[in-house]
Amino acid sequence: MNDSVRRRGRPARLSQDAILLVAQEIVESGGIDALTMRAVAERLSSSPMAIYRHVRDKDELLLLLLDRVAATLERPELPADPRQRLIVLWRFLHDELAAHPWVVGVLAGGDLAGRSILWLVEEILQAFLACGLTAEQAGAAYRTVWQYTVGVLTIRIAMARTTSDLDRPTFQTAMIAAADPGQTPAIAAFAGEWPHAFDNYDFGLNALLDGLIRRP
Amino acid sequence: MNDSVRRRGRPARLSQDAILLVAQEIVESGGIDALTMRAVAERLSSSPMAIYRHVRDKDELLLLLLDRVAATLERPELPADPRQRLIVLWRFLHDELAAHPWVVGVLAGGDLAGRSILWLVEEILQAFLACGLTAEQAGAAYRTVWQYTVGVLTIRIAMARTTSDLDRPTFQTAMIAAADPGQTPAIAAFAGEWPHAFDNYDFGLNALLDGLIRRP
DNA sequence: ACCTGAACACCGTTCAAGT
DNA sequence: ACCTGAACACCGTTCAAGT
Repeated sequence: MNDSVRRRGRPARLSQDAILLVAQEIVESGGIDALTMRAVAERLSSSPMAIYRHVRDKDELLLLLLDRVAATLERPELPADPRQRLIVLWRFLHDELAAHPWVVGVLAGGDLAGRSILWLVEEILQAFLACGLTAEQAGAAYRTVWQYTVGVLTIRIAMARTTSDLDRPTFQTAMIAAADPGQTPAIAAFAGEWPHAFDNYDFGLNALLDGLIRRP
Repeated sequence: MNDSVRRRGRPARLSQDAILLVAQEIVESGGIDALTMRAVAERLSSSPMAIYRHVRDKDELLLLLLDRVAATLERPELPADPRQRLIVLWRFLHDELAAHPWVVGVLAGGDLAGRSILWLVEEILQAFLACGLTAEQAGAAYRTVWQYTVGVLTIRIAMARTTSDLDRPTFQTAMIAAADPGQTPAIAAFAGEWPHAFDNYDFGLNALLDGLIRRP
């Protein structure tokens, strides 16, 4: 603001904010593989090493990026019924992660956290409590649905990658389609519908909630 | 066996089998990151490019490796009760994958497949059918538990990686420990026991089965 | 204080040449 | 037919030097 606090030395041309901005652009348009330190530097017309003055390493860049995305999330409208609230909250989380697939890999390394997302965790725990679970049960329930959610997204993302990269007909799908009805009748039975109906987050979510919240 | 079928040209010094053998050694001892084409070549005292005569690319090497592990699995003893059978089967799959963490990443790209593991899929589907599900329901149930299993393992593997690499106290765990009881009381409530009780495959598995198999 | 240039120690993979 | 050597097009990151 005023130049009494101006620092000594060469003035900064780059800033952490500018770095994160282009990093986000790169990752949203080109995916996580496109995000390299060199690519970030190039978009800023600087040398790769200039980045390291503003960010410790690539891992830190990813965590900062994560919090940036989390901060832009608008909180969804929540219904009064706690079971319905859980559906809305988890579906919200699922959809946001599906929209930013690169986040999943970064996030898997720890539990869902970052201070700009704690409200979501709190809401989920509160909803579980409102369903009649104890604090301990609510924690276990949260972790379980989180694990399921990561699984759904990890598989979907990995499949999108392998099927788009090359055009092999998924190899696995082909194998199941060729299943021998004599050896593996149950597999052969629905080999036809196997490839479809993969986007079934709701199905598993409901089953999981049924099991976690033992309704009377 | 006899030299009437001997081929023309320079005799092969390498073989796909030898390549897969050292590749497996490398991956089991050093993890998936240690498995590079160059490392395989070095152990065989050959040039990196010699590998490509026996394997199309690294992806194919991984898939071949996968089938090799699958082929060595011994089938577990199965109880008569279908619900118990499901527990044993999924626990078996979970434990085998946990013992070979590198497999999880390769496997996430498609559904569980590879002809040497189809028996497991078949057994699981049969057990779901024996629990009273329709063929369609059994397929959906299989996918759901598979997604959950991938999630559990993905998170555990990623956490093991980040916590061993550096020694940051998980960053996320630290944040949860510092949760403000005023803002996020539910989180603060069990912040203490958060780090423990993470190896809870059975808990989620049972909840999921409860939800999937609507018992009378 | 901030940025650059050259370099290190890696990758997977292609291509032309040797045996 | 099989293998080698050199090279290409990449990575993240360190280190010493410039402004």
